[in-house]
Amino acid sequence: MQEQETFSIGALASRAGCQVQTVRYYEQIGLLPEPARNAGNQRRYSTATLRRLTFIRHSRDFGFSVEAVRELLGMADHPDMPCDHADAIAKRHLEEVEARIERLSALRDELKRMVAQCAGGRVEECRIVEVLSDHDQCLHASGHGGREAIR
Amino acid sequence: MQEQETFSIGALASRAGCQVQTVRYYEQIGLLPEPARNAGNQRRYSTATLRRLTFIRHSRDFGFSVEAVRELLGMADHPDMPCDHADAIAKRHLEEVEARIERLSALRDELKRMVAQCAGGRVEECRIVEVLSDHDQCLHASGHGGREAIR
DNA sequence: AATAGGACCTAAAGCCACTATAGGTTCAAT
DNA sequence: ATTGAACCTATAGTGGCTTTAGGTCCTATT
Repeated sequence: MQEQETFSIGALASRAGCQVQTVRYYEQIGLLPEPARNAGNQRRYSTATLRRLTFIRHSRDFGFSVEAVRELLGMADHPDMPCDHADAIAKRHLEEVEARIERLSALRDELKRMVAQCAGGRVEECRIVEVLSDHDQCLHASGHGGREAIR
Repeated sequence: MQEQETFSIGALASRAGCQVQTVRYYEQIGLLPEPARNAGNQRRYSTATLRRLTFIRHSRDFGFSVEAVRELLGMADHPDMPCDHADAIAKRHLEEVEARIERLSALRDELKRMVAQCAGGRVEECRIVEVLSDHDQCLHASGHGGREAIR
């Protein structure tokens, strides 16, 4: 049988579309296994790790938290188990994304209103500064919804 | 003339709707001035600081970064100056919010598709795990747009 | 074989905007 | 005088990386 092809951390990172440090970080937090090393103590990876890293990056692109990714990876590692939990994780994430969109939309509306009313004069009569000074000038008292809005 | 009414950090925080530590943090990073102290070294605030803190909290609720708030505060402190820069900051922020909404909407669509296709069987045939494993299964190759999407 | 420079190594700090913890002091009410 | 809440400072933790510092190793060219 022939030798497995292996590649460096730089090659792995560029194939997965992330940074070298990010790979080391994932190893550190246990998302990626500790890889083999060559004689000079440098990491050598196989295509299995590339697939795993791609899964991680893709899940992160979807906005799943690292902890969610950890769970999803655990499930991907056990193809015979039922997938209800993966389903639940995805559904919850979808709900969070939808909630975030709603909050951001309310925020956008307030910002639009604010910007539209600025006539471009002095700060004293600027609607932007005025609205920021006085919460009561917002359409919905808590319409833009606190710091949560920007998460 | 009569003495100015002053109040404690706890009263200030609760009137502004934030935490006590947050007030101290804003002082530390220079958004709030160092206040007077009483005989026991405790901070005493005036309504001027309450107004300033309210402005800060409200701006943060609007999603402005602390650095943007710092600039906005500087402008609020100079009512005679032109307000173009405040206007520019708000417009830029509005654009960022709109961009974020777009990215989140694409993300939501992909998530919906993914969740809808999960039939609830074993992990092996789960669409969620499958889509996460393989970027090509997304509608738009870069539709949900990388980590930027979730900011 | 020597050398240059890019890629790799570890460990630790930095980012944002707070939040939490630890261990002590002061205030206000009883 | 005592109690317990609120205050004080300093430091660490959060998430998910990114950056920096100070080195070692690999590979291509001379």
